[in-house]
Amino acid sequence: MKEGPDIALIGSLIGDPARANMLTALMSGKALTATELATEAGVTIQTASSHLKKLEAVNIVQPQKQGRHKYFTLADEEVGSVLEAMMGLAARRGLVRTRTGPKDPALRKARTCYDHLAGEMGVFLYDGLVANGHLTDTSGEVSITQTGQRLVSEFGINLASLNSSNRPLCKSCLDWSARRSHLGGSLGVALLSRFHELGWARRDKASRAVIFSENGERSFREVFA
Amino acid sequence: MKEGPDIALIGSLIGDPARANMLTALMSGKALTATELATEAGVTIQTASSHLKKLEAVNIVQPQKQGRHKYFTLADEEVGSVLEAMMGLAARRGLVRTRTGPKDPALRKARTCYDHLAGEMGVFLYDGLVANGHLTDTSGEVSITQTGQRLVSEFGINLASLNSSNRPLCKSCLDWSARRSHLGGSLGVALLSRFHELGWARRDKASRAVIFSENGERSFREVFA
DNA sequence: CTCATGGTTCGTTTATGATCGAACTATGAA
DNA sequence: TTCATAGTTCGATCATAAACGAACCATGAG
Repeated sequence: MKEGPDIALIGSLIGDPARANMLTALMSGKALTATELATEAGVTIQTASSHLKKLEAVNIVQPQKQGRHKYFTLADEEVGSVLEAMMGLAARRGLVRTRTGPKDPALRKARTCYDHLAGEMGVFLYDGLVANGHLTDTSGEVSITQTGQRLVSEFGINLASLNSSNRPLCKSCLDWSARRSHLGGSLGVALLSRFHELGWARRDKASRAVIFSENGERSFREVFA
Repeated sequence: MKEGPDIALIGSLIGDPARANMLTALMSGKALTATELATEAGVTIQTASSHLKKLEAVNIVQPQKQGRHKYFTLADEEVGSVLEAMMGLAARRGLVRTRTGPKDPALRKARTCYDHLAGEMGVFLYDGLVANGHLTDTSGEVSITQTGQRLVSEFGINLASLNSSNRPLCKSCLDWSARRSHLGGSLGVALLSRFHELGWARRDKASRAVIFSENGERSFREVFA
């Protein structure tokens, strides 16, 4: 009837609680099997199967058979961005599913939020950058200052290549465990991967937890205090 | 049950066809009355009222009473971004509501896509920039080259201020009338408003059409050919 | 081969929510 | 005041789709 892409279809696909749970679980970036997703969503495996079929049909998730398992991931980066944007919108309006954050202390301390650092350490990083005048946050619009650019470059990140990317450089992302902001955007991603490079942190294989070594955490707190 | 913002709620809100139609109509940036939105969505005014109430409750639309009319706009920039992202996702998957683009020739030629230029002229602009090596588009990741930066600066746009914004600088946005890419992102916005400043184009009050003057179109085609 | 486990398909039940008619309130015009 | 238009509320109807039990196919282990 009207012009335009069928926004309603993807909306309704994401709009079902079971599917939303599955997609949220897949935001970790890990590949999950159909049964894992079923328990994540709290439905039987039959229902999960039908949901996944629908998501697959419009290319929101990407299946991959491996033996008798079928692993699912988000189809591409764009799907992740849309989900991230929707989560931001929901969080900023206080629409959280439950008031309790992650129970696992490790998750509460440091975890990945899609692809950047969240949890207490993520909030620490963000607050430190703002407090020292490396970032400015004026009503949600986050930008990097001169001194911030210097700091980041010295830390071994090539800002120029980030700038040209498709993604915003800086983005405040509301943390739904801490209810505080942390740093997303391409800079957030770059920082996290730099932490991995430096051996400061590694990603837990079984969850979204990010585990800092003792030395890593000390250095982290020194640089960004 | 699970951690995280209630992505399902906004999903289902956007997921209803009637509401999706209304929101799409509001993407023009204009304030529309309840009855206008009802006819846009193809439902009676009662149903529209109940839909708008729901959208209002979670702060997706912003009402404003004026006499006996009630005008609605999108609540903020963030809502627009989410919708834009979802439209991109849908369009890239070929999920268009109808195969026919806008019937109005003016709309087909040039119109606003939220806040940047779309339609044939938008596609012309994008293609020109890419063909002359001012933009590079590698699998959806769009970035501006050295010569592109020079061109844009000479055209009177302050790139530095755009770079620090929350939004990606360059973004390819699929045009659902032409099924071709045009330029979104903060650069796309800046270009369109520069066209207005220069008197090349004006926005039609009654629709999303962008109307170029004769001289404006000639200059436009010279610069970006 | 048999058995166990992972996933799919089918059919039925059930609940949610979109829709609209009818009756209502509110603003403005004559 | 009366009339008209804009919007809301309520209630009843109806359709869609989520959920699951049961039976099915596919892969791997012994």
